Amino acid sequence: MNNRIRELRQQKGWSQADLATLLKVSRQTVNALERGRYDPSLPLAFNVARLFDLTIEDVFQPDQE
Amino acid sequence: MNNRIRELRQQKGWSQADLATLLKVSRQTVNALERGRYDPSLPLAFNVARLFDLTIEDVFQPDQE
DNA sequence: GCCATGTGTAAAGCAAACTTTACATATGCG
DNA sequence: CGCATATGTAAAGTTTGCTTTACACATGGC
Repeated sequence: MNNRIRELRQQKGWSQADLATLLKVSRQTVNALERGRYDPSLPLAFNVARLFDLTIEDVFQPDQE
Repeated sequence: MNNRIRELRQQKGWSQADLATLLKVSRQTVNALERGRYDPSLPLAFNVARLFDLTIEDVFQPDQE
Protein backbone atom coordinates (compact mmCIF):
# COMPACT_ATOMS: atom_id res chain seq x y z
CA MET A 1 0.00 0.00 0.00
CA ASN A 2 1.54 3.28 -1.15
CA ASN A 3 0.52 6.65 0.22
CA ARG A 4 1.12 10.34 -0.35
CA ILE A 5 1.41 11.33 3.31
CA ARG A 6 4.93 12.72 3.10
CA GLU A 7 4.15 14.77 0.03
CA LEU A 8 0.94 16.14 1.53
CA ARG A 9 2.61 16.88 4.85
CA GLN A 10 5.45 18.78 3.20
CA GLN A 11 3.02 20.81 1.12
CA LYS A 12 1.61 22.03 4.41
CA GLY A 13 5.07 22.78 5.81
CA TRP A 14 4.54 20.45 8.74
CA SER A 15 7.10 18.29 10.52
CA GLN A 16 6.32 14.64 11.26
CA ALA A 17 5.80 15.70 14.86
CA ASP A 18 3.30 18.36 13.81
CA LEU A 19 1.32 15.85 11.79
CA ALA A 20 1.47 13.31 14.60
CA THR A 21 -0.06 15.84 16.97
CA LEU A 22 -2.84 16.67 14.55
CA LEU A 23 -3.58 12.97 14.03
CA LYS A 24 -3.19 12.12 17.72
CA VAL A 25 -0.66 9.41 17.05
CA SER A 26 3.04 9.16 17.86
CA ARG A 27 5.70 10.67 15.65
CA GLN A 28 7.06 7.17 15.09
CA THR A 29 3.73 6.15 13.65
CA VAL A 30 3.80 9.01 11.15
CA ASN A 31 7.36 8.09 10.22
CA ALA A 32 6.44 4.43 9.78
CA LEU A 33 3.45 5.28 7.59
CA GLU A 34 5.47 7.63 5.39
CA ARG A 35 8.18 5.03 5.02
CA GLY A 36 5.66 2.30 4.22
CA ARG A 37 6.60 0.12 7.19
CA TYR A 38 2.92 -0.70 7.75
CA ASP A 39 -0.55 0.45 6.77
CA PRO A 40 -2.67 2.63 9.01
CA SER A 41 -5.84 1.34 10.63
CA LEU A 42 -8.99 2.32 8.76
CA PRO A 43 -9.95 4.99 11.33
CA LEU A 44 -6.49 6.53 11.08
CA ALA A 45 -6.68 6.45 7.29
CA PHE A 46 -9.95 8.38 7.53
CA ASN A 47 -8.32 10.93 9.85
CA VAL A 48 -5.42 11.42 7.45
CA ALA A 49 -7.73 11.89 4.47
CA ARG A 50 -9.97 14.31 6.30
CA LEU A 51 -7.05 16.35 7.54
CA PHE A 52 -5.93 16.96 3.98
CA ASP A 53 -9.49 17.28 2.74
CA LEU A 54 -9.10 14.32 0.39
CA THR A 55 -10.66 10.89 0.00
CA ILE A 56 -8.94 7.76 1.23
CA GLU A 57 -8.51 6.75 -2.38
CA ASP A 58 -6.69 10.04 -3.02
CA VAL A 59 -4.19 9.43 -0.25
CA PHE A 60 -3.70 5.65 -0.31
CA GLN A 61 -3.09 3.44 -3.32
CA PRO A 62 -3.33 -0.32 -2.75
CA ASP A 63 -0.65 -2.39 -4.43
CA GLN A 64 -1.87 -3.67 -7.77
CA GLU A 65 -2.46 -7.43 -7.46
CA MET B 1 -17.08 2.94 12.38
CA ASN B 2 -20.34 1.93 10.69
CA ASN B 3 -20.45 0.05 7.41
CA ARG B 4 -22.94 -1.16 4.82
CA ILE B 5 -21.40 -4.59 4.30
CA ARG B 6 -24.45 -6.59 5.33
CA GLU B 7 -26.76 -4.53 3.17
CA LEU B 8 -24.46 -4.76 0.16
CA ARG B 9 -23.91 -8.47 0.64
CA GLN B 10 -27.63 -9.18 0.83
CA GLN B 11 -28.27 -7.15 -2.30
CA LYS B 12 -25.98 -9.60 -4.06
CA GLY B 13 -27.73 -12.60 -2.52
CA TRP B 14 -24.52 -13.83 -0.91
CA SER B 15 -24.07 -15.64 2.38
CA GLN B 16 -21.41 -14.49 4.82
CA ALA B 17 -19.41 -17.53 3.75
CA ASP B 18 -19.70 -16.53 0.08
CA LEU B 19 -18.44 -13.05 0.82
CA ALA B 20 -15.64 -14.40 2.99
CA THR B 21 -14.46 -16.55 0.10
CA LEU B 22 -14.50 -13.62 -2.31
CA LEU B 23 -12.57 -11.47 0.16
CA LYS B 24 -10.22 -14.29 1.13
CA VAL B 25 -10.96 -13.92 4.83
CA SER B 26 -12.74 -16.20 7.27
CA ARG B 27 -16.51 -16.24 7.68
CA GLN B 28 -16.02 -15.09 11.28
CA THR B 29 -14.24 -12.01 10.02
CA VAL B 30 -17.16 -11.10 7.75
CA ASN B 31 -19.56 -11.66 10.62
CA ALA B 32 -17.48 -9.51 12.97
CA LEU B 33 -17.27 -6.69 10.43
CA GLU B 34 -21.00 -6.74 9.75
CA ARG B 35 -21.72 -6.73 13.45
CA GLY B 36 -19.27 -3.89 14.07
CA ARG B 37 -17.06 -5.88 16.42
CA TYR B 38 -13.99 -4.32 14.86
CA ASP B 39 -12.87 -2.37 11.83
CA PRO B 40 -11.19 -4.00 8.84
CA SER B 41 -7.58 -3.34 8.02
CA LEU B 42 -7.12 -0.73 5.29
CA PRO B 43 -6.24 -3.33 2.64
CA LEU B 44 -9.34 -5.34 3.50
CA ALA B 45 -11.47 -2.17 3.37
CA PHE B 46 -10.13 -1.56 -0.14
CA ASN B 47 -11.01 -5.14 -1.14
CA VAL B 48 -14.55 -4.77 0.18
CA ALA B 49 -15.06 -1.48 -1.65
CA ARG B 50 -13.67 -2.81 -4.91
CA LEU B 51 -15.79 -5.94 -4.73
CA PHE B 52 -18.93 -3.83 -4.62
CA ASP B 53 -17.54 -1.30 -7.06
CA LEU B 54 -17.78 1.50 -4.50
CA THR B 55 -15.38 3.83 -2.73
CA ILE B 56 -14.26 3.22 0.82
CA GLU B 57 -16.24 6.29 1.81
CA ASP B 58 -19.35 4.72 0.29
CA VAL B 59 -19.02 1.57 2.34
CA PHE B 60 -17.57 2.81 5.65
CA GLN B 61 -18.73 5.77 7.71
CA PRO B 62 -16.46 6.83 10.56
CA ASP B 63 -18.18 7.71 13.79
CA GLN B 64 -18.74 11.43 13.96
CA GLU B 65 -16.42 12.85 16.61
C1' DG C 1 -38.18 -35.79 12.56
C1' DC C 2 -34.00 -35.26 10.11
C1' DC C 3 -30.75 -32.79 7.54
C1' DA C 4 -28.67 -28.75 5.15
C1' DT C 5 -27.74 -24.00 5.27
C1' DG C 6 -27.03 -19.57 7.44
C1' DT C 7 -25.78 -16.95 11.34
C1' DG C 8 -23.81 -15.86 16.07
C1' DT C 9 -20.25 -16.61 19.32
C1' DA C 10 -16.23 -18.27 22.18
C1' DA C 11 -11.37 -19.54 23.06
C1' DA C 12 -6.66 -19.72 21.80
C1' DG C 13 -3.10 -18.14 19.01
C1' DC C 14 -0.54 -15.37 15.55
C1' DA C 15 0.32 -11.05 13.13
C1' DA C 16 -0.20 -6.22 12.43
C1' DA C 17 -0.81 -1.52 14.32
C1' DC C 18 0.57 1.54 17.68
C1' DT C 19 2.91 3.21 22.10
C1' DT C 20 6.87 4.76 25.06
C1' DT C 21 11.65 5.32 25.73
C1' DA C 22 15.84 5.91 23.89
C1' DC C 23 19.61 6.83 20.88
C1' DA C 24 21.89 8.22 16.34
C1' DT C 25 22.56 11.32 12.58
C1' DA C 26 21.98 15.47 9.79
C1' DT C 27 21.23 20.31 9.00
C1' DG C 28 21.10 25.07 10.13
C1' DC C 29 21.97 28.96 13.08
C1' DG C 30 23.85 31.79 16.92
C1' DC D 1 31.74 25.12 18.32
C1' DG D 2 27.32 24.41 20.77
C1' DC D 3 22.49 23.98 20.46
C1' DA D 4 17.85 23.27 18.46
C1' DT D 5 15.04 20.97 15.16
C1' DA D 6 13.91 17.18 11.98
C1' DT D 7 14.28 12.53 10.79
C1' DG D 8 15.39 7.45 11.16
C1' DT D 9 15.49 3.43 13.92
C1' DA D 10 15.37 -0.17 17.69
C1' DA D 11 13.44 -2.79 21.54
C1' DA D 12 9.71 -4.03 24.42
C1' DG D 13 5.02 -3.90 25.38
C1' DT D 14 -0.22 -3.46 24.57
C1' DT D 15 -4.17 -3.62 21.57
C1' DT D 16 -6.54 -4.81 17.43
C1' DG D 17 -7.36 -7.66 13.32
C1' DC D 18 -7.74 -12.14 11.74
C1' DT D 19 -7.37 -17.41 11.85
C1' DT D 20 -8.82 -22.13 13.17
C1' DT D 21 -11.76 -25.09 15.66
C1' DA D 22 -15.79 -25.73 17.75
C1' DC D 23 -20.49 -25.42 19.26
C1' DA D 24 -25.33 -23.35 19.54
C1' DC D 25 -29.52 -21.94 17.44
C1' DA D 26 -32.92 -20.88 13.76
C1' DT D 27 -35.20 -21.79 9.40
C1' DG D 28 -36.74 -24.42 5.57
C1' DG D 29 -37.23 -28.61 2.78
C1' DC D 30 -37.56 -33.56 2.48
